[in-house]
Amino acid sequence: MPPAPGDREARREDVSEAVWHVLADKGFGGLTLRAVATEMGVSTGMLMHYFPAKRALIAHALDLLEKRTAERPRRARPAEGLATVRAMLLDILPLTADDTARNRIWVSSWDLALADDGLATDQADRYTRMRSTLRPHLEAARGLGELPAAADPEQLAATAVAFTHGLVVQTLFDPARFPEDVQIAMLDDFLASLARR
Amino acid sequence: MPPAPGDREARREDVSEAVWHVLADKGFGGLTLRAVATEMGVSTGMLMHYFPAKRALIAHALDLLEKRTAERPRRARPAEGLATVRAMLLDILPLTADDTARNRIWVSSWDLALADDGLATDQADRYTRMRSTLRPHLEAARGLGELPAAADPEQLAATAVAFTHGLVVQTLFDPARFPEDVQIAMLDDFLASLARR
DNA sequence: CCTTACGTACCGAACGCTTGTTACGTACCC
DNA sequence: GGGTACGTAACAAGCGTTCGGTACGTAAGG
Repeated sequence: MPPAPGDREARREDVSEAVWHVLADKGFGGLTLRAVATEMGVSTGMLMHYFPAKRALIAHALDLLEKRTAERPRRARPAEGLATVRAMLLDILPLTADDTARNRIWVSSWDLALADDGLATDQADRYTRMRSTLRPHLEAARGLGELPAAADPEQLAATAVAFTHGLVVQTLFDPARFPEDVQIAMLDDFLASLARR
Repeated sequence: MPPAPGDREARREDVSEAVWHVLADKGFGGLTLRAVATEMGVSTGMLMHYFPAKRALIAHALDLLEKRTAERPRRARPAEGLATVRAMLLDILPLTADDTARNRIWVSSWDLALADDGLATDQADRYTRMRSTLRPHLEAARGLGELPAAADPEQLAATAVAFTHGLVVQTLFDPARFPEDVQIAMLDDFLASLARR
């Protein structure tokens, strides 16, 4: 059943899936070719057939992480302004098992990223993009009078991202302390505190 | 310059220092016995003389991290209430090179911690302690009328820690975007948003 | 239609290297 | 001389990577 050309990309997807599982429970520190091979019941040689080196596999894993983050299901964007900001931040929080795995892998990647200049600037760019995506909606909120006129949207975006990711990290380490309703309550109170002035 | 007994603890301190340097620029993923030995110009055998195994060295590194965090220079605590909260959070932010190194190592340790149940609960406890340390001062602030009477100090502590650590991470990846004054301005605005209701 | 040739997919084993660890030797001081 | 403090060198295990071989499917040629 082997050489069915065209399955090549599908096979790479299978490898991606195995890499995802390994990352989700061992982190990048535990990502090894043999671990991935064992996970999918194949040989390490097969992995090299689809990825020329581990470097390529790591790069692919990071692409996959970004892709899955971009393509994750998101809730509908309600009315413009703070309501949309709320929806965007809710889409980041680890409320489901998938969200938790994804966030866990992101946090795990920071060890790698901080040690590698290229990966570090990638991560920095990612944050810049995240803030840029948030900013227009904060501007809209300001226009709607939901935020004080003096508010600085760029800085508020950075603050919102900071709050959200800080909550992500605390939740990953202590899920029992931060169940869904607590996370949502914290986010709502945070947004309310930005609003009322 | 050999067996001067009593130097034993001092020697372990020297090793600690080398471990610190390696961690600060390679992270836990790059922490290796040979890297530490090379860093201090000795043999790996010497390391094993003071630490029976790498496990012990990692444990010591984590202790060191906690100790240096606990014993870091802190600014004076001003008047009770929000001013003290501000001082405590400023003591966390990566404003100096030392603060940056310490935070970098903390973030790096999360990859390890998320993959190891024991380390994960340690980290969870650390967060619990951090919130507990902050809470009384938030209560005091509420008593002083600096916070709304309806404020929940425990939740506010979690929110403050989240904001601060989220800012830490963004700053580590993009120091140029978050120089000292920007970090401080963000913290002050964040605290102001908690206050005014 | 059968045969030959060839490229793809994969396994199993080995390679060389780095890792943590151990054993042994030596220099030193009390 | 005996215990302490190392350096040196080797160890086994695990790593990423390479290589030869096999099985299979497709395409070409008579």
